[in-house]
Amino acid sequence: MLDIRLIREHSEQVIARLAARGGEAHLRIHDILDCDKERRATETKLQHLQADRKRISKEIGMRKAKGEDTSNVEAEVRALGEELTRLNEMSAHWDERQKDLLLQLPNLPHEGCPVGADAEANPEIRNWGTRPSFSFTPKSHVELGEKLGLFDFERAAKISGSAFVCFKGAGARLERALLNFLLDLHTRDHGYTEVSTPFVVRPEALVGTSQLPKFEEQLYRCDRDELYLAPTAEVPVTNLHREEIVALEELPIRYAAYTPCFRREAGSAGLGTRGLIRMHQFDKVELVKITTPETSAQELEALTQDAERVLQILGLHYRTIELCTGDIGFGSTRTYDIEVWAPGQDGYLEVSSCSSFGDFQARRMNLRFKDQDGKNRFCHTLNGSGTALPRLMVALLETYQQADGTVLLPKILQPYFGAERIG
RNA sequence: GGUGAGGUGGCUGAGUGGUCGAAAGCAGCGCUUUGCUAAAGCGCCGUACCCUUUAAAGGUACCGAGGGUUCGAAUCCCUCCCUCACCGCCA
Repeated sequence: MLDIRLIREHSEQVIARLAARGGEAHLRIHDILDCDKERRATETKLQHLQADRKRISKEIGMRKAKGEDTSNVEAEVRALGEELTRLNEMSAHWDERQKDLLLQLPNLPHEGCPVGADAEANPEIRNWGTRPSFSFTPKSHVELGEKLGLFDFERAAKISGSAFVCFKGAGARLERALLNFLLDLHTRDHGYTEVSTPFVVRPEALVGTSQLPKFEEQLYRCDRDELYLAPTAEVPVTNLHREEIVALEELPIRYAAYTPCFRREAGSAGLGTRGLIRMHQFDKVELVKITTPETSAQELEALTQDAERVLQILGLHYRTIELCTGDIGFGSTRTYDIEVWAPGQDGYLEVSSCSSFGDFQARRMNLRFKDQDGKNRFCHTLNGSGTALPRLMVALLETYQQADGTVLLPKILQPYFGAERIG
């Protein structure tokens, strides 16, 4: 959520920054300013009237204590009541409208965020490793997985519909090996604290991290209990500290969490992504940071490095791109995507998206810290995948496949998996 | 799911219709005094919004949330949420 004062006092800059995103968000600033004007005018009127009532009521109290008759003054206050009720309703109405408008408004891209219309304009920041070469035509993970009996889409569809998978045998074991490897890496080597959170969340949590109110149709909802399935660990983990005033010494907070992620992927059904690449449920290890505004930029760089390290250790070729203003996510000020090379796809797959949200989410969840001067200020929040599991598995299977159809695992995974190869 | 207790400022905790934004203590900040590493005294010390703005000063709201009663609600009534305890059920 943007600061209404920022919008009020620097509306031209806000409009320009939002316009860089494309879309129509910047057109709503004038509505918001009108609303803000009405809201404040109403509030001022209301407050003057309340001051009158308060003053007279106190007077009644004092005069009653002396035993005086106050019936005529009481009538005077009673007369204020109707107008007071009306103004109260008006004030609440404008308040709510302003909040609705602000919640629908995306974050301002960071000044350093490259300007561009769409994904075509995303610059490559760096790349690591080289594309592996094969003496044969590399197979897709789907074919490899079928031959090796790693997963079963048909039976998963029988119980849950399309775009669900059932890992089995070595596939299930590989999934578990990867999870353990990722959590160990981030907690032991990168200094994150492991958390294991609930997977279902209340609507307030989703408002906090800005999945709601705008992206309701992407979420699975449990109507009976007003709960949603978390689309990413970002939601439960970042909201862990909602409504808190964190001590300065506790920052930065760094969390790593494994969760399954549930996404309806509305509007992208039948997009022709076979296999593990786009599913309604997938596992992910997420990295979340809560920082001061002063350190968030460097923490984003570090977070991205931490995610990249996964691919380096596994020996997988990847590139890191920065999302331009036209491609960046709703709540983000700055985002790096890490894309791993998948030989069987003959393309790169996004396995991590590392973002800084500035104080956008912190404002929504009222997450603050006390600074050196004892002032309460909003924290900055960041998160990135470290990494998504199924796509990592795709790259791994396709990169390390052998001519005989088996898959030779990288050294680091062998003890986790319990064998050096699959098949 | 049932019964009971409870939710007050950074923390502890008083306050059951009027001058209560709220006692007291702790923590924090400032000053003074004494001075072997600490104590004593005094003062300050919530948040949001509105108005104004260089600043200051003012105003309103906030005692879990939302309604209601009343001239007036932390205090009375209703609904909901959460916490704790015990019982029930259960992996």
